[in-house]
Amino acid sequence: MADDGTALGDLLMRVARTQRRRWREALAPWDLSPHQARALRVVCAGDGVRLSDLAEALRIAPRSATEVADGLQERGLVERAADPADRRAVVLRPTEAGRRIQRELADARTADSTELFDRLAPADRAELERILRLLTD
Amino acid sequence: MADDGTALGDLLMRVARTQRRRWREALAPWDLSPHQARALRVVCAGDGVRLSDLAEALRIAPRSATEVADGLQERGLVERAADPADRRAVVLRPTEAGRRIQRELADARTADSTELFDRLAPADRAELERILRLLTD
DNA sequence: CCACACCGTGAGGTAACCTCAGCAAACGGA
DNA sequence: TCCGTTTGCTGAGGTTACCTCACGGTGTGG
Repeated sequence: MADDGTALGDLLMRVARTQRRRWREALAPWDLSPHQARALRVVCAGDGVRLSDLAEALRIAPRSATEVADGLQERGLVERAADPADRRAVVLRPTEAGRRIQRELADARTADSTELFDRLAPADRAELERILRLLTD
Repeated sequence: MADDGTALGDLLMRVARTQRRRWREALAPWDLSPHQARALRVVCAGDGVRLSDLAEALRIAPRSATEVADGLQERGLVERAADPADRRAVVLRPTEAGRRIQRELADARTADSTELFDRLAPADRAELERILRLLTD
């Protein structure tokens, strides 16, 4: 009954934590961390993603993007290539395996989200979306 | 428009991330990590919290609770004492400073949550709470 | 054409976890 | 009562995912 908003904040964080945990568990079969999955998604979304762009997308230091790329490359999911437009830069492109895994990941993510939010009535889902949208400016 | 739930999940995570970032920034004046703040809250809530209880509350390994306790103790916020009921065990109690900081933290948290959720109409807050509660079983 | 900014990466550091081993204390039969 | 097992904490040491700093190769504006 606390109307100070703290309870609401707790509730929100709790649901978010549940979702994050579920997603990490769903990711286990591919042996990827959430961060790596996100990175792969970024690489697959763009066409030749620079390491600095990846760093910005993941909100980490450029140096750290190198390591994320190393991890993905070791698993054979992405490839480094010289940027034709700037010989200093390196661009990342998904390999065939990378694209396939990314598709599987996207499907898993959809399934996971659907499973979680299916317990809500359609009207409640719409309502939740509307209200959450008010909170993101 | 995607009704597969992914958009809703993204939205939720985004709001949660915003809230987490705000909270971490709000915490900066005390030079405490969110985890330490949470630990202090646990210690202040109970009366003589065992390290193993703290570990469970924070969902970390017992060994890691030792380190969290070390950090709080170094800052003079909690004290270790022998558990009178079990001489193997160590209980944590807040110091006077710890209690004071905890009160300040609680106030800051309330203020922070209030500021975030105040942009919602009371009816929307109630609606959000109702829907989120449906998602926590 | 040159000082300067920028790109990725090696080197090295930190924070927050973890497991494993060990010690002291509690407990539970036989 | 006594001893084997369990429990509670912690030292030692490892992992992961970040970070800053320095550097060599490359673009760019005055």
